Parts: sequence; structure tokens; C-alpha cells
Amino acid sequence: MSSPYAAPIVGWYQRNARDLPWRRPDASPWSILVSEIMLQQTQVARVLPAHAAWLERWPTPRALADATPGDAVRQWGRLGYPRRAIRLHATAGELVAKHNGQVPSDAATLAQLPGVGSYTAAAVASFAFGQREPVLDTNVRRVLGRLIAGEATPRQATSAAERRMAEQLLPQDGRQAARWSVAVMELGALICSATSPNCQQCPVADRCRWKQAGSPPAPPHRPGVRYQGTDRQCRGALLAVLRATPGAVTPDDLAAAWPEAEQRTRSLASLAADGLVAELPDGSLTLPTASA
DNA sequence: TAGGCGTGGTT
DNA sequence: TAACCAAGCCT
Repeated sequence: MSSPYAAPIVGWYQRNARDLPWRRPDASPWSILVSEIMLQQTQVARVLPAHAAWLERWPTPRALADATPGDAVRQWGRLGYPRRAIRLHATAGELVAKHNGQVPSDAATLAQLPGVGSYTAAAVASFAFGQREPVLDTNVRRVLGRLIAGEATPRQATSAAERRMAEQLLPQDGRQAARWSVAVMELGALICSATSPNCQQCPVADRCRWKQAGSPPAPPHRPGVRYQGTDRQCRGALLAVLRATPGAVTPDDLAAAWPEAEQRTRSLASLAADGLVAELPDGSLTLPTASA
């Protein structure tokens, strides 16, 4: 083990880890990639059924690439951030076109896929292929931030110091590095949570700088962003109509879902720019049926 | 780099 | 109950 934290945290993980489909030994890289995309800003409990249904329908990248982007958006359902469905479909196409239908094993190649950023690239390289990559998600950042820096919550942007710290803590062996990363993530999800950490159950509470400092609260952050009445809500309402309707919908159908015309028009344009909506020659709207 | 981007569970 | 939060990405 490469740090005094590894043994207690990995040991805790082996006793307390949830049994999740994408963690099973027989999980394919594709299954793991799909899970990582779905888990972006989305709770595990909501991802579980969506992931199972997605893999049942599209067990391989090639299967998804043969579907339309609209199929992907419909299957995505109400998971949120439907651009993820469009980008996952586009990724499937790239895997077929450039990677022989396979998920690449190195983080740099993964990071070039649409919808795959630094976190997801590292997670797939590590969890699916045992590559030695630091996996820095919000859980890891919070756990290490508390444990070592003594701060309640991470800053908004990942700092170079955080990357150095994650790198230094990472075991040398790739498989052990993956086990360490998933263990820290799980600790952050189950014990060292954002709002109500359960330090009584924490395997490293005796060496946590944040706890030693008396668990000081996080500094106040910027006023929360509203949702009611935003373009986001409008986009969601319009897309819900499109998902629920086989074939095309009329502009009147959309007007019924969101009466405010100016905002509706603007949101529809942004959905089209994202490749989430297509306009037919007769002026009706559909989910995209070909590559955007 | 700050802000936009969905949806639902939790407190 | 109105925030807050949830395995981020992109521009």
C-alpha cells in the first residue's frame, strides 16, 4: 500500500461496498462506460434501472450506433441532461468508425470521445482496464479534501495541488489503483457525504484533518440558481412532449406545453443546436432520426 | 472560467 | 419546503 490511508479505506470498501452491476467482474467496458455517463450528476438509485434497460437494448457500441439518436433520447427517459444521450450515441458511432467497435483502454483516447471528460476517461481506463489513472470525482475530492487538507468541501475547480495529491496517493499497480479509487468514491458516497458525514463509521476518522479541526463548516457559496421559469425547465418540458410522442409533434403541441412564445422559440433553437430536436419540411418537430 | 445544462431524491 | 445535492461536460 502506498499510503497510510489505503489499507483502512480499501478494507472498509471490501466489507461495505454496494453490489453494483458495473462493478461486477464480468462487466464489459461498454457497460462501465455507459454507467459512468449515466452517473454524471445523477444518483445511483436512478441509474440502476436505466443502465440495465440500456444494456439490455444495446449490449454493444455497435448496437447503439445502429439506432437513431432519437431512439437514444427516448431510451434515456427522464434521467436528465439528455445531451448525454446524444453524446453517448455519437460516442458509439466513433467507437465503430475509429476503434473497431471497442472501448479504448487509455484515458487520453477516451477523453476525445463526446461526453467523456477527464473524470469519465480516467474512471473507464481505471475501472474497465486497470490503467493507473487518478480518478478525481466530487466524492474523491471531498474525502481527500477533508482527510488531508482539512476543508469541508472542495473548491469549484480542481486545483493542481489536488491532482498532485491524488497522484501521490495512487498505488503503483493499476489494479490496486482502481480498487483504491473506487473505495474512496464509495466512502464519499456512503460515509463522508456532503451534508451529513457519518464519522462514527469512518475507517480513517482517527487521522482526518477536518475532524481534528472540529469539522469546520464550508464557506458560504454563491446563491443557488433557480430552475422555475428558466430555459432549462422550458427545454425539459418541450423534450418531454417529444419523447412521449411517436413521430412528429406540431408547434401547437409545444405551445401547449410551454405557452411563453419567446422563451419557447429560444429553447427550441438551443435544443436543435444540441442535436436534440429536428425540424421537418412541414414545420413539425421530431427527435433526431439521423446523425446531428 | 463561469455559467448553462434535467430530473428527482433528500433534508 | 425551498434549497441542496447527485460518479461532470462543454463552451
